[in-house]
Amino acid sequence: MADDRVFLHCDVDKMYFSVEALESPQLASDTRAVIVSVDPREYPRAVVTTANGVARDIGINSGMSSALAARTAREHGVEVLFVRPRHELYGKYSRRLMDLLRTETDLLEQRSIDEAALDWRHHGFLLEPVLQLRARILEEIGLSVSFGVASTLLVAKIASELAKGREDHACVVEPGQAAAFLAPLSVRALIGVGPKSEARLRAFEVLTIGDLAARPLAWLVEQFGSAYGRYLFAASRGEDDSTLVGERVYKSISAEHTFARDTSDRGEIWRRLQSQAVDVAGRLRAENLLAGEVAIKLRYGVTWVTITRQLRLAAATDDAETLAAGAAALVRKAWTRQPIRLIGLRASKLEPSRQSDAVQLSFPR
DNA sequence: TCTGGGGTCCTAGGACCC
DNA sequence: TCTGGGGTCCTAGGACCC
Repeated sequence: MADDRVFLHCDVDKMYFSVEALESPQLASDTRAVIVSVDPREYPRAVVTTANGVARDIGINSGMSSALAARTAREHGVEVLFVRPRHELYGKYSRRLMDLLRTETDLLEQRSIDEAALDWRHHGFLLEPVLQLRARILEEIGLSVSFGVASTLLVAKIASELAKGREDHACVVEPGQAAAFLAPLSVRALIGVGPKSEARLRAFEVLTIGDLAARPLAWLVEQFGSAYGRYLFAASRGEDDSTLVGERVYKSISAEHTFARDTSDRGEIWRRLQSQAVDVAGRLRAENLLAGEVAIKLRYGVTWVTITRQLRLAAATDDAETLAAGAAALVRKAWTRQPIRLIGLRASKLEPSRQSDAVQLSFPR
């Protein structure tokens, strides 16, 4: 692998909360636990998207149920403010940030609403250009961003995560230093190691990335399967040959919904499927895509059992009625009549629609 | 009043073919 | 009466990420 590669990974700090604080500056110094989430009194199954420092200090984190967050704050004698998420607004800030970043590089990969990776070879491993870029973003957009620089995308991302805790919000990992940089970190810091894998590794007394790097490849493959075992072996050494990809290509487009209360009401379930089909079909058309397959997802309330069923369509489509009819047939066949907590509709086996072929058809014969 | 919504990737098992 | 082995495709479930 060419060792002249340099990547900059960029991650916005507390994106949703930060945007809300830019729109309503008094939020920045609010002494309450400010939580970006639907109010759980309105929708009891809401979860926390982002929280301010006051909330984080008492253990409120992203992904936590908002009802539990409210209870936690009460127990700490801290007042809570719920701010309803405004996703379109965050999208706007995201586009502004990506546009700014694109002026700094020839190749950028947007990895989520608040993350991007950049080709950074022109600056190498110097700290100064990173700090300048951070200052520029702060000045022009107002967002605080954390940066990681490394010769692999994997290590650059982990470095940007670590940078969040640093005063200058930047972390540069020199070439050849990746393994030493990773070794003391918890295995959980490795991208791809979640709660389940962390627990399995802990059972083998593998706690740090260094512990992981000491395990033989054969053992990892035996315990964790071929692909994941190999990944853990390479990643624990900071090895990663993935490269930047410019534009994303969708493999599936989906919509799902968790009911405020578990339901067995066929009318309610059908109406939800209908609106999800309209939503998904609209996004297919917006992307000039047709779906060759439709799938449903059901999660039962009491058991948390989740099932999925899929159906190959006779012809690829972006038509809401066709998607809804296919999904309804799958639900009729699969549903045990237990109360449903979540229902989802997914379109997959995507292919370009005729509209995007139109260019070819317009050529003279 | 535990556990959202939008995605990706991998695996195991069965069907089917030669 | 016994029953290989490889390849590929499909389905369903699960881990993980932001």
